[in-house]
Amino acid sequence: MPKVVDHEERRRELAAAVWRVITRDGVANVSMRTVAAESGWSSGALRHYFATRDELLAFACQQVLARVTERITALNPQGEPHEVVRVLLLETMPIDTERHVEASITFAFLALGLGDPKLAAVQRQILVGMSGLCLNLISHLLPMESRERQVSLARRLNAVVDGLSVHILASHLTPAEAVSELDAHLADLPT
Amino acid sequence: MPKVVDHEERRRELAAAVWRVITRDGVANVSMRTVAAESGWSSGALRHYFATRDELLAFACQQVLARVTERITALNPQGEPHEVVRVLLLETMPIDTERHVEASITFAFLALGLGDPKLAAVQRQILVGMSGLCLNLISHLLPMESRERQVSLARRLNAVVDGLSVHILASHLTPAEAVSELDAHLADLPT
DNA sequence: TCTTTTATAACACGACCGTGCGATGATCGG
DNA sequence: CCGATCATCGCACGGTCGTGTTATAAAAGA
Repeated sequence: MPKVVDHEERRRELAAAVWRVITRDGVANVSMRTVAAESGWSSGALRHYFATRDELLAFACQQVLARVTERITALNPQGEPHEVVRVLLLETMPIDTERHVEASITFAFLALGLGDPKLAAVQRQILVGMSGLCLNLISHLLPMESRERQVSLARRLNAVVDGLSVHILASHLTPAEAVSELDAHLADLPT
Repeated sequence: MPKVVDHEERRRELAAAVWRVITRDGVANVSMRTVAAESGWSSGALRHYFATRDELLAFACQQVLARVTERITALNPQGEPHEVVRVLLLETMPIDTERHVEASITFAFLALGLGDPKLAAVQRQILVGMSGLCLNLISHLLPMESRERQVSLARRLNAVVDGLSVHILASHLTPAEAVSELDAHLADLPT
């Protein structure tokens, strides 16, 4: 057998190059060539692991989801329920450089794939996962509320988190302002 | 003097063509040529009114802002304060076809111009206008609250509206679900 | 009618794009 | 040591892009 490389590992490495290109030059500048140059490989080598550009983009998007969910599940927060919810949700918001990269990529893909069904599936995973997390958190935080009320508050929490994230990304809020607003929202939840 | 056309009017007509291209093929497919074909003019004619592609995009984005603000200021809602707030905010959300087009364009530009300073200025106008509207509404709705509390609640209202809008655009919520969640949020505001 | 100015059209250029394809290098079982 | 096979490379094709430049049509004042 000839030299064989770990395909999955190589694909992750190439996805990281996609992230760097997106954060530096914007999602519009992601091409086979730019990603190849960024990763240090030739375009032909890139094509061994991703047949088309759409495939490359979809994988890069999925990798963001994988990283965030892995970080969240690895996290095992202790302490007061409000604090637990806070820590978990902050894991998804662009409050530092690493998370800012992830969030900007997520939103770039969301806007880019408003019509592309290939990417829409990945987006769906992200949104469903996020809303599921919110519903879990709310139901643990407010177990006495009715189910409909829980669903409503979870939807709203989801909207607050994503809305604040968008406003950070657009430089309309600072991370500190957004975090304190999330805190205020959690504090205002019905007891 | 030769034949002279209303430049502003022509530019609005071409911006409308940009919108159609965006909603049909996505923002990535906006080029001088596609917009020219969509508008029925030649690419040379297009270039008379917009020297560069960036200029065309920035104007198309500004037109969205102009249309929404015009609609809001033209609106003179009567009745209960909560209802007034509701009607004004719904004017900005993608709850029907026309507003869906506007919101998806706004959001597409937001993602597209995360690094482009030309478009960032237009986005800034939109975000500042929106947050100013929210602060006005909150301060009229809850005049007795402290200023800091008003600012906080306005920020949160802004995040809820934008978050729900994003979730509609991503087909994660139906317009009806989002509207009822906005209603629930308004109902939950401190008295 | 002629001139001048504007609107529109048509085309050319260089750059980049996605993608297919053949050549080359590396690595192992035989 | 030798072919079989995977990894990698480089290039070439057709297409689209943004953007100039130039030519033509139209219309209004002289």
